[in-house]
Amino acid sequence: MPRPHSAVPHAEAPDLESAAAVLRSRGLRLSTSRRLVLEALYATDEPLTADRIADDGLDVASVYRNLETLEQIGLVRHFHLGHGPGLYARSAVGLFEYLLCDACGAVVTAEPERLDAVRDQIRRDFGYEARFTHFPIAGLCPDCAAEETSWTPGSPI
Amino acid sequence: MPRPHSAVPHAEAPDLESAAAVLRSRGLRLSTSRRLVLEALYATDEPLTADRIADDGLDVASVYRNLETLEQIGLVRHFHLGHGPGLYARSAVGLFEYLLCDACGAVVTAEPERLDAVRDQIRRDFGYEARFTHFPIAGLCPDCAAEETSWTPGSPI
DNA sequence: TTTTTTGCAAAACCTTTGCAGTTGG
DNA sequence: CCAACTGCAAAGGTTTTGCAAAAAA
Repeated sequence: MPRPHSAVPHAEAPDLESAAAVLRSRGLRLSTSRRLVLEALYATDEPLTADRIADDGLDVASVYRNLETLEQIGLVRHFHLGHGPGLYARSAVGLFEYLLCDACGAVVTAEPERLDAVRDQIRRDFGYEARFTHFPIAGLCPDCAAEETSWTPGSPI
Repeated sequence: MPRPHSAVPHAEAPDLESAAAVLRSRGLRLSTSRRLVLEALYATDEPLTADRIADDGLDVASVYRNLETLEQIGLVRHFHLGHGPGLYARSAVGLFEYLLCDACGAVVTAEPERLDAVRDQIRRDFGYEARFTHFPIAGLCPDCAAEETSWTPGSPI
């Protein structure tokens, strides 16, 4: 029986207070800096870069340290879309998976279930339990796939 | 009709001489540095980092500039396995695609055809023409998927 | 000779680390 | 009070850029 996708560590903390509770239960402190990081992530569903979070007046080093801590306890996760800084989001937003167009940079955010058939195929063919939560599925979006000529190597990823 | 995978720019240069011919046909020069980069890539089927190529006594900056040029004309491609430096290989080795285990770091290199069923499923579900040549399929390999407990967030990607 | 390409140095960019001082519990 | 956490500064690792000198065609 393959391990279910949902077994990925993932603390259920729908709001700031429950996130704080998770911290406390781990003996971690809700410092000002850590609270600001959490507030930034809980203020939006949009994934943020560490730099963007640090705009709230904190040091990027602290932001990175906090993001790592929060990721370790499952409150936060990060992923990459092509080159450039990592993107961080609270886990409770959902374990979304991503499709990225190599040609135009378009990103599709998909609920995990939408990728179950793909996951099944990969499991059949390779035995791998795949997740597209850290690296996107890269390729050509429908529009760009239609225009044979639009893709040149190296752009934009 | 979806664009075939093989339409990705990909100069057929099975050996150094034909690579040099491709360069010449583009008005590019076969400088010592560029030749050394090509020789490094043609000496092995193993993907190399820019640093590794620069060990032949050239400047990393030149190596990166050359790799970019060679990638633009389709002789070379690069991809990523998790964090860390990019990996470069000549295109003629084959447009291999990759599966990476988040838990143990194992990498499976697959011929494109082995991923056609997966690609078909993605095309059906999203209309995307997927390639796993730049980012791997990440997840749990069969062994790690069997051990429920082996995955902790953040390691090793 | 002319244009491309190089080496060097410096910077850009993202992320991590050391440390002394601060703060949360 | 004391361990956890912070800001700052510095460094690490990867990649890019500016520029004068060198080398291909």
